[in-house]
Amino acid sequence: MLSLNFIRENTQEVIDRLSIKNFNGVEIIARIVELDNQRRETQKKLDDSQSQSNILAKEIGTLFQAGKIAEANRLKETTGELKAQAKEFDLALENIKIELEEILIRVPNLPHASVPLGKTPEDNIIVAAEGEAKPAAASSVPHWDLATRYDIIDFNTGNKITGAGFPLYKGKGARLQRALINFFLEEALKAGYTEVQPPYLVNAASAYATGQLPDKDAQMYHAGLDDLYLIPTAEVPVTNIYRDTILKSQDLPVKNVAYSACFRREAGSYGKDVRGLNRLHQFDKVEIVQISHPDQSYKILEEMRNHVTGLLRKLELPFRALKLCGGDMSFTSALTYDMEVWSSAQARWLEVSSVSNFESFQSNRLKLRFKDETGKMQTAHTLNGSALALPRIMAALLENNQTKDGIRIPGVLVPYAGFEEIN
RNA sequence: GGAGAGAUGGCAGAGUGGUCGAUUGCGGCGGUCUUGAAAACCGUUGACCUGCAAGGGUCCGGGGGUUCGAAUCCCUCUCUCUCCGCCA
Repeated sequence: MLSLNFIRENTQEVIDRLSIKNFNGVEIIARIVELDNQRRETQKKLDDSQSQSNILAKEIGTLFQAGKIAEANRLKETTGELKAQAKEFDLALENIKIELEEILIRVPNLPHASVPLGKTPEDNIIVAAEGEAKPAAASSVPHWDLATRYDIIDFNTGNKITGAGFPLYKGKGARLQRALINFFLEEALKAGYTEVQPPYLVNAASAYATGQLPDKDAQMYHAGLDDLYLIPTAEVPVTNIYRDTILKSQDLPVKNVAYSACFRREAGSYGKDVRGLNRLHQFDKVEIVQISHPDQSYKILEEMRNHVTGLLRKLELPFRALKLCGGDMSFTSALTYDMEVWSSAQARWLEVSSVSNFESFQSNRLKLRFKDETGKMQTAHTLNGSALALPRIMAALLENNQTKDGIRIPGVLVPYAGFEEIN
């Protein structure tokens, strides 16, 4: 969430920048400022009345000790009034705070100055492209048919065990998954990330802190008996490592990488988008997370995008990078790059990574701060990116590397997979 | 799942109704001494809200209560530890 101070001091700028995300903030921001003024006034009244109570309580204590019982009892009568008054202010303050919080969490993050205007994915800007996005050849087979032909992914059995969107990987399919996970983790280690293995279920406080709650709760599986959520991405548990934390400036940047399974309900998806591996309820992903000094976060965002670019190059996949327009960005992000690989048999781009800078939006909710060089408390910036999500990489590898004899495995994966071809 | 014990500042650990935001030790920071360092000694060292400031207010796991006054008493929730049971 945005900080109250920033909203107060930059009211018009906040409204203007929100409009780039196609969010009309005129009324909501005005209400926030109004509530914050009320909060300050009420807080002052409460403080004053408590201050008086404290003084009286001390006096009474002294009187009792001095044996002046009658005088003490007289003072006691005045405190009753003060107490009732304080209770009233306290209640009013509580209500103001609740309303303020409820409104504040519904305001999206401000987009970075470089975010392009736009409403739909068509308005995203291509900032890089490599490799040849060939049109589908007549002989090209989509990955869902290749999966069956070579018996490496069994969608029907996954259907039987659980339901649609939960495929069963078999034989070289399963081994290729494992190879990809290890390849991605090793590359991240080489880039200086520290590997962590997080829980796959999180509590509501964690889901709230990274922004999945309250606005995206329909996208998460919920274990109702224990009130826990299955993670939609490792971003949630990994970023929450640093919830309610004060880091030292020399700890920054924090670089973590985690492999996890991810679970998404994907309510409302249909058609060719969900065919085969294109969109699953359970999938594997290696996620990189960084916590940075505010001055460094955009430099680090580029570093993270370069890391993902390097992975796609090594996998020999045609790809492009998009800078998302205001309308296509997530609620929490200030700047997002999407990375897409070309799927030759489907003749379409598939999103395999999303790299974002959240600036202090998550940190404000997380209460993630650090002491800077001068000992001053500052809010840190958080960033994350997929490096990478497996299913669509798998889809592109199968489709782009198919020959009449089998599927060629990129050289970089062979040591991890232990085979050169699926046939 | 059953029984018991506990939760205090970065950490360890006192405090069981009034002057306690909290003794002390360790750690951190600054200084003296030293060519430098160690040791020793001295000083300093939490967060949040509010205010130009002085100051005021809140916080001893969370929430509620008793009291003029709560870290301290009561209720409740959460978590941790020990023992038993079950188990990868």
